[in-house]
Amino acid sequence: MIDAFLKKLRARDYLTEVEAQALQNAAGRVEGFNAGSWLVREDSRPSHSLLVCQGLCARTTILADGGRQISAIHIEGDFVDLPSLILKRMDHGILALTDCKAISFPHDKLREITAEFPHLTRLLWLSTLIDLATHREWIVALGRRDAESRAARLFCELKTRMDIVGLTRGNSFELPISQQTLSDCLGVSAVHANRVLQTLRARGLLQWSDGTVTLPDWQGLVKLADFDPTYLQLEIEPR
Amino acid sequence: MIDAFLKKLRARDYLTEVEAQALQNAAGRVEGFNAGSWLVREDSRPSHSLLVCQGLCARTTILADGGRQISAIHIEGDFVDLPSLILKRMDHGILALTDCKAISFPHDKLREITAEFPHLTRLLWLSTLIDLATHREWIVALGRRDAESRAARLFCELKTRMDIVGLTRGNSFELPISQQTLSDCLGVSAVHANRVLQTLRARGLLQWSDGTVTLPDWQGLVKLADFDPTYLQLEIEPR
DNA sequence: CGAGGTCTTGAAGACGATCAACAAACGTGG
DNA sequence: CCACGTTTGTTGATCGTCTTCAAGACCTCG
Repeated sequence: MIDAFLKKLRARDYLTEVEAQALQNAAGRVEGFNAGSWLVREDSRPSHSLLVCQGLCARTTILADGGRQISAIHIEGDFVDLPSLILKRMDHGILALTDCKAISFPHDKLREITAEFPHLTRLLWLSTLIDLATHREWIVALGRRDAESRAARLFCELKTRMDIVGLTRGNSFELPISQQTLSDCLGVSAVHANRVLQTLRARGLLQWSDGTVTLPDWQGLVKLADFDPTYLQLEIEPR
Repeated sequence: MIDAFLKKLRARDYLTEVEAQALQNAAGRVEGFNAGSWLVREDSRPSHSLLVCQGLCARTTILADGGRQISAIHIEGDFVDLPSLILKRMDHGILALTDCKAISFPHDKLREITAEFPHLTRLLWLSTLIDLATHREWIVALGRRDAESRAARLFCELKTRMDIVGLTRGNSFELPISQQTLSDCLGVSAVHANRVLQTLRARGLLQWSDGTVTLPDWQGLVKLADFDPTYLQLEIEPR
């Protein structure tokens, strides 16, 4: 069940069998979540961290006026609330966008890993640093790009990340989320998100129906998005 | 010279003398940077990490069209490119907003810390996780709040963070940056940033002249900004 | 003294929000 | 099986925030 996470790590550094086994040993039981439910609630103090092994979920902040902003979409293989090992109190929630399954890692076990496996610890740290770099990309997009470019960027990011864990087939992948949810990622209204999608379709950059995205013109999309995957750190390096 | 960083850690957890000494022993020499120069350049591969001990700097992304987005402002005590220990290649630059000084920590020494001091390692990890949470706050602000609220939030954040390391006097602190720079944080034009500042001044929420910010009505500012410092993790906890 | 950066103000226009309405798909219960 | 409410996708019209362009005042600094 932790295969996807191992794939993510192995796309960035060599991982020994002993380390992989140590991770496997720290894993607890698998929990299921229905679409629309919370994997982790804001203000909670988790005693374990969840690694997504099926489905999509979103790092979600609810505002006082009822508005909603999503700051990350997480897929299979994402160690979604690893930070709670150290941060203790959640300042945001994690919402299941589809039915999800996640493996629970008791914090005790993870803390043992940090005591016994320095290199593996650095790789866990790495996975949170990639989240940091990804957040930074979203900041740049929200601050300085228009909605069309932001949407294009999001599709580029998801395609690239899904490639790593084997969730794409050619230039297609599953994305069974609503336009409302997309708009909460992009920081626009649902109405405007709809119009942006129409222009992307009209330009031949996007097909999206029945929860399946197809990107027929990757180069064109990359250009519109000004997408540079450097931030995803897809190089095998000693970390 | 690393006192400010120790203050930051000690605002979140107990730190032993041995750990503090280990950090001190890992410190290399102090480097100076002129305002407008780069502490760390995009695409570089640093062999050491910088801890700011004087001045202000900004995590900066330059866009193809010449636009600029700042994703974080860093102050004294911020271990500003600790991530390069693990990420290897910089996907953005770090710009000196004022004359700066920073202590250089060789990556070799830091890697030794991760091998010998698990708890201290978790605290270093913590400092990057606080950056992560801060980035998330910026995403929410950029996605769902208007420019006035974003500006108010930034002043709240800076005041709170400067309090921790002792850079405030009452409700005042030094912020010798231009409105252009501020606008690059807020994701608006410099013209609009100027107008936003005027309304904040007119509402009695802000004084800012000669590089000194005064916040005469903290409660009012917090309300306008919808500011909740939870994300800064200002609780002493075993991490 | 001139040059360049910063702050400020005005006017025009673009991007996106809001409000409203409708059609299609879906699950639920009768 | 149909009636129903709900969610989702779509379109049009109006409005507001913010951008862009332009210009002038002020400041510092060589």
